[in-house]
Amino acid sequence: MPLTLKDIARKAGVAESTVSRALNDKPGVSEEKRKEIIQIARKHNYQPNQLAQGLAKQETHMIALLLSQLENPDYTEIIKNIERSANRAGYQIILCNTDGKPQKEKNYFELLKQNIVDGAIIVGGRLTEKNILNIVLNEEAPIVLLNRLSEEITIPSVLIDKNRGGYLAGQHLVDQGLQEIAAIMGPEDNYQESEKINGFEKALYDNDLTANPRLIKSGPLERGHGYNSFLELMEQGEMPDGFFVSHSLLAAGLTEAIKMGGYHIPGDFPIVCYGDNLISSIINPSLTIISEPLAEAAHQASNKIISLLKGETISQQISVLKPSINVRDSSLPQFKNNKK
Amino acid sequence: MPLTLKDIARKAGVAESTVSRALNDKPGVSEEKRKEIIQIARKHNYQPNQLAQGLAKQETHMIALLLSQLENPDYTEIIKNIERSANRAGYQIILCNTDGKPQKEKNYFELLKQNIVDGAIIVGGRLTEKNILNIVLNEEAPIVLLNRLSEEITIPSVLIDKNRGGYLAGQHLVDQGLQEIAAIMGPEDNYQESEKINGFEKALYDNDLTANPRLIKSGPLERGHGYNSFLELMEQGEMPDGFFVSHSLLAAGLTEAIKMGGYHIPGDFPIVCYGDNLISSIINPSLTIISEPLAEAAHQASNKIISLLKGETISQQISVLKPSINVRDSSLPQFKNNKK
DNA sequence: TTGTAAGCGTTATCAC
DNA sequence: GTGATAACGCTTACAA
Repeated sequence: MPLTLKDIARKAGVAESTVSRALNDKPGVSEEKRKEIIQIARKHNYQPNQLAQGLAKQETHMIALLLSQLENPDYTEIIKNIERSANRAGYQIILCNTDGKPQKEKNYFELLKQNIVDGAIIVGGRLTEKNILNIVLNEEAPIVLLNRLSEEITIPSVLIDKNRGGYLAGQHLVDQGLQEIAAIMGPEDNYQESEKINGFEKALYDNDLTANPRLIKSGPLERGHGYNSFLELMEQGEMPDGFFVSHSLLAAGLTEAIKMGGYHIPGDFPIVCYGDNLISSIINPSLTIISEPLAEAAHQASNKIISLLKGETISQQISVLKPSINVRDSSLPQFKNNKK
Repeated sequence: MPLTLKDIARKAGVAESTVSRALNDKPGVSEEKRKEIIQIARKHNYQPNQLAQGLAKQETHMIALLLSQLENPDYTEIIKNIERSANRAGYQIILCNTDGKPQKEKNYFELLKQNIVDGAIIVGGRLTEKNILNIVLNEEAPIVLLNRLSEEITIPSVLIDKNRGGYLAGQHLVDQGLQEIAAIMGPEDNYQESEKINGFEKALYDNDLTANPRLIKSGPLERGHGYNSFLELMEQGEMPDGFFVSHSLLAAGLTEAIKMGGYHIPGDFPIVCYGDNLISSIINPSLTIISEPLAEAAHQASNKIISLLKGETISQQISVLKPSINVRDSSLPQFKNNKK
């Protein structure tokens, strides 16, 4: 049995409330007694029971981190950084992987009602199901959205400007002198995907080019889609002079097809990929990527929720972060095989 | 404000204790009243306050998941599956990423003392620091180890037989008729790595072959080490006829070097890699891998801890799981370029 | 400055 | 079968 506040109080010969005050840096204790009490507590390695604390103060210092999947390397990066800054602020993270299942998501939302967490960060996924969010919003715990759109209500959010990312990619490819750029995209009905392609097309327009719709290949987020798209383009007889790819998995398939066809990257086809660091650095040649400030997004999200929990008003309800371009071999005009 | 047990009791016109009994399926309530109470509770969407429950019952239904890093795709797989089976059993997971920092690890161990979690699963990392583990063991919460060795004491653990994995790889390569197999390994002083290489060598011995120590390249777990090892072997003038690689990152570098050298995989060099699914399926050709039953390991670990929490005695203190081989293009003798 | 006592929302032990 | 009531370990008025 770990010892309790009462034990410390007895050992120190004071009342529990005094110990509580001393240990919580609250006024109303003589410096002398405070030091003594802290001494004793430390000596006996006293740890306050968070449950009791939570019950009394009505806060648990726990944050639910809801996400729809774990596999995505991007998510890993986000999780890591949320944990870090939450931890630094004295908060614990409860991992709530909804596995894309509405039922699980719903169950996890109950945590908010059960007062077991002070708030929640919701990462990605589809549009917020209004029932759920409305319920939560009207009731209790604060929520922050990361990379997830809320239609109905204004919820504090951190977003990444996918449109801007598409634009950067387009501009970079145009800068290489390309004119007929193909785009290998994820699912057509995905909002984020359409943002990317919009930005991409905007870049072309701004350079007096037009995007050829037949060079845009939407499809599932699988390697095979990247591979097949290249074949399709060949069959169409409309060879592009470069590629914008919306995900590194697609790029894996695409580069494979290109190489299989005897072509060279970036010699024949420069590529810019919207993607994560891990996969895109394994692909050969290493991909020029549109890189998202995931760590920053994660930190901002935690900061937002923590501010809310502290009752502070947050300056920006919605922050939009800008991706950047990380130029590597797949789009270097002067590419040489001199990698180490 | 969410309503409490007291509210329900008032609405039902009974005592709090009766409501508690009714809602917890405890004896001592007439069927009639129970139904009525459950009705009311459901109608008002009553959620018991887990904090109060935890305080009263001295259990929180929370499990700490301690790991030293998050980046590893293997870990993601483990986390996902631990969350799943814990969730199914009604437990929440607190994510404790120690970031490899002893201080953070220590802090997280305090959770156990603060009664905020019922138990912990510790995944991977170095040898258990005895101070910490001893403290915890002697005191309170149950702990289960996953892929982590405990030297001092017998702690319930789930391990994966790396030695066996090495053996499988060796045997498979020998079956392809190879005789001079090189091994590209991670850090030499790593226990898991030496297990792998031991198994690998054992397979050679069992087939009347001997491992050539000059064909074993230990080094950091980086792509560059894979790349350089191939160059070194060429310089040494000792060309192997195949490769055993201990990590997919190393394989990424190795395959790049091989292809750069104008050789063919598996035509010139069959490869078997000890590794995760993600990276090894992106590498071209897709790698034959020694695949670990991570999901199974995760489930066993959660089951172990949950059994312990329920006070059950667990049948096997230590379970050792066996990896399997997943043959793909990189070691197929009849490899053809007919991938879709 | 310090101590007393009333919560926080449950569960569990008693009587009735 | 049911209802008071005392825990659980802490915080926080309110007294002293």
